[in-house]
Amino acid sequence: MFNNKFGLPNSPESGCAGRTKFEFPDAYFDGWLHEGYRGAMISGTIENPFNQANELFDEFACNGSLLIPAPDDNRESETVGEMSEFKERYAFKTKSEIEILDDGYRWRKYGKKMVKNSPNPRNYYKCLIEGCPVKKRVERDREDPSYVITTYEGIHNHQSVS
DNA sequence: CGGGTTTGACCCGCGC
DNA sequence: GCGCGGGTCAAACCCG
Repeated sequence: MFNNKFGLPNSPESGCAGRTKFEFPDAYFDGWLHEGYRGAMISGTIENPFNQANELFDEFACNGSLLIPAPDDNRESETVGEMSEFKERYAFKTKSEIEILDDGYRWRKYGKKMVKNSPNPRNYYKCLIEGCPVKKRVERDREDPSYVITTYEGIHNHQSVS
């Protein structure tokens, strides 16, 4: 049953054999999960420029959905060197009993907060690799606690190693 | 002893 | 100015 590294039911029984196309640049948008999100079920070929996201898609696609922030275009930019870039930020909603999903990276937990209007806490993690800017936060879906919402921010500057 | 977690304090932006 | 919500820090703590 739980036979992939995320501890999730694997395909093809769960129906993720087919793949659909997803335009990853949509996931550039800022904003968090609370409101204005639309969910896009993942099934299909993933085409995006980020290896990191590719890996995650491949794994999460079996039993979850990608949450894309509403395109209200309130983008937040971040200055990196002399370049100003949009932060990469995307979220996965995954049906899972456990919250610590092995996504191939090592993380250090650095915070925990109760979120308003939700009985569930939100946990904050940072990538352990030195100099890697990636963070993620994990919380349970307040509407359906059988789902775990994982939000990633940033692009790993190294290979996935666990 | 070392590295990761816990947990309350701190910070910051924003609306009133 | 103040309180609130969200995000982060960091010292204490835990555990192999």
